[in-house]
This record gives sequence, structure tokens and C-alpha cells, in this order.
Amino acid sequence: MRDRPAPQDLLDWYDRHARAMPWRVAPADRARGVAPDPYRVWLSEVMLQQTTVAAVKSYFEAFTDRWPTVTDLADAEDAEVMAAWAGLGYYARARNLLKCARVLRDDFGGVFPTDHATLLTLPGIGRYTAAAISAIAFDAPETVVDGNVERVMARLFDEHTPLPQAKPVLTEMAASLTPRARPGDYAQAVMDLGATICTPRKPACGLCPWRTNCAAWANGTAAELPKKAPKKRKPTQFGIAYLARRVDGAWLLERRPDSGLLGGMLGWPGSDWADDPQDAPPIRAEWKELSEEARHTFTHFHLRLRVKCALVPMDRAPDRGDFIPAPDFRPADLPTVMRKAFDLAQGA
DNA sequence: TACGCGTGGAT
DNA sequence: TATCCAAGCGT
Repeated sequence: MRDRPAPQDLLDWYDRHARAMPWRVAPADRARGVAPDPYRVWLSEVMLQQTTVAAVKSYFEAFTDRWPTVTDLADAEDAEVMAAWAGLGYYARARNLLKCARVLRDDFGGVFPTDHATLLTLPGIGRYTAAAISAIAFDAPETVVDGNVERVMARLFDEHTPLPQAKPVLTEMAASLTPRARPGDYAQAVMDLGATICTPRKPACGLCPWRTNCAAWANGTAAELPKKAPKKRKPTQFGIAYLARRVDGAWLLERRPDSGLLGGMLGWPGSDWADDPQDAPPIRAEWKELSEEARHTFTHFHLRLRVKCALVPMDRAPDRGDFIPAPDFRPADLPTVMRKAFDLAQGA
């Protein structure tokens, strides 16, 4: 009979193998009493939602350099924060980040609540993030369940029920292992294990501290777990982006509505995105279409975006959008699909 | 509950 | 090239 996985075995592994990250307090420092900054824990956890560590690092550094505290962030302009988030994706996170910062400033005196239940009431903080902040920042014995933890539990217990159906049982398994000692390090250790050893493909079971306690290892099923419900295939949508440049160099841009795709972000005025979009130029001009289209894939559809360009005189007013003076326009402030359209126009 | 919501890297 | 995938949340 296999023994249950021992949290201490994983903590020992973590003490030797914890990866350094800008938002992380190393286990040795934590043992010396160094506490993580809840603001940095929160910011990193929101950025890491469905996003890789590699993608997050530079954004985290930029945000913490520019807004060192949650109150600094709360006082920032919406447009500045959205621009700083541009390229990271899932832009509702940035809108909720700002909302949350302002709630903390206005209702919590700029101090993070420590308990899971209160954290859950804040914008952009769901079950995972509430547990992560509570455990990592405040060393509360909360169980964090992200994609890594689900995968590790499915393998440890050789659970073949497909996700997302299996989520409740995997959560119970994870809770049953959560220790009272060093819950913050433990939470990060399970996620590190999933990210580096117990990986989706080709898990490195030979290096795993829990190998001898793992049912999937015993049964040879690790690589095929967790099972997942089949995905739908993505349809292709078409659209037209209009890049108007005034003779003084200003660009015609539009702030997208707060809700929906790319909500709150800056973008080029465009047609609707559909099977067969209608021409909808935002200003009267002689439009010239580029030979190449911008291609981009979102979460649930592919987009093929035709790009039309025009040079317009000073005295002509647009039907939609606003001209942004050239010195105020940074392509990096655009979401990626809009930047692709811009890059094509620059190359033309 | 299931779906809408980005992006870039690995395979 | 196509598909999968990454420290989820809101509705």
C-alpha cells in the first residue's frame, strides 16, 4: 500500500528547488521572518491568471516600478494602466485591478484584508486568487487550486474523471493534503511542482519527490492525466481596420467600450467582426487597402483583419474616434491585434 | 453551468 | 500550420 503524499516531502523539495521570481520571497528568507508584500502578491497573482511566468515578469517590474503601492495604483489614470497592461491579454483583469485598488484605497485604508472571505468580495479576486493571497502573503492554511494543482492531484490519485467535471473532487483531494505548517510555501511548492516536474506533457516523474506516493506513477497513467472534455473548434471572423493619419502625423484612434472583447483598450476604428463585414470608414478619405491582412487568434475565434489606410487633411472631422498627436501615440499601448495592423501599415 | 475573454511559446 | 497550453474570473 502506498503512503499518502507527505506535504513535508514537497516542502523539502521546494527548499532546494524553489525558482526565484520578482514577487516571491525565497523559502530561506521566509524562514528568517521576511514577509511578502501583499500588494506584490496580489498583482503577480492577477497577472499570472492564465498567463505564463515568462510573459508576466517584465509587466510586473514595470507596474511595481511605476506604482510601488496599491494606493499609487489606485491614483493612476485608467488610460495609463490600460496602456501598461497592453499585450498581456485578458484586459478585464486590468479594469478589475484598478477597481480593486480603488476599493482598497477608499474602503480599506489601503491595507489588504487577510482572510479569504473578504478577499473574495474584491473585484477580480476569485477563489484561486483569494486563497493564494491569503496563503502566500499571510501564511493562512488555505488550499490553492489552479491548473497545476488539478493536474498534480489527478495524477497523485489517478483520477480519470475529465475536467471541468472533476474539479470539485480534485479540490477536496488538494484540501486533504494542505498542511498547517508553512501553507504559503506549500501552495507555491505544489504549483512549482506542476510547472517544472509534473508538467502537462512528458512529466519528469523520475525527479518527483512524490513519485513513490503517486497512483498514476504506479499505474503508468501520469502522461494521460488529467482527462479533459473535448474543445470546440474556432470559427473564423473577418473585419476591416481603418488607419487614418492626419497630415500633421496624428493618428485616428478609438477607446473601446469597457465591456466585451478588448474592453477599455485603445484601437483603430473598424467594421464589425463578422462573416462578411460592412465597410464602415470613420472619416471621409481616399482609403487604400493593404495587400496583406492582419491575422490574429483570440480565445474563441480566428480573426482576419483587412487594413485600410488614408491620409487626411487638418480640417476634416472624424465621425468616430479622436486624433492622437504623434508624440502621444505609442504602438505598445495597443492590444496585440491592433499593433499587428499598425505594423503592417508601417511596412507598407 | 458554460461561455466569453488574449497572448506567445512549445510541439 | 494547427493545436495546445499557462498561477481564472465574471456573468
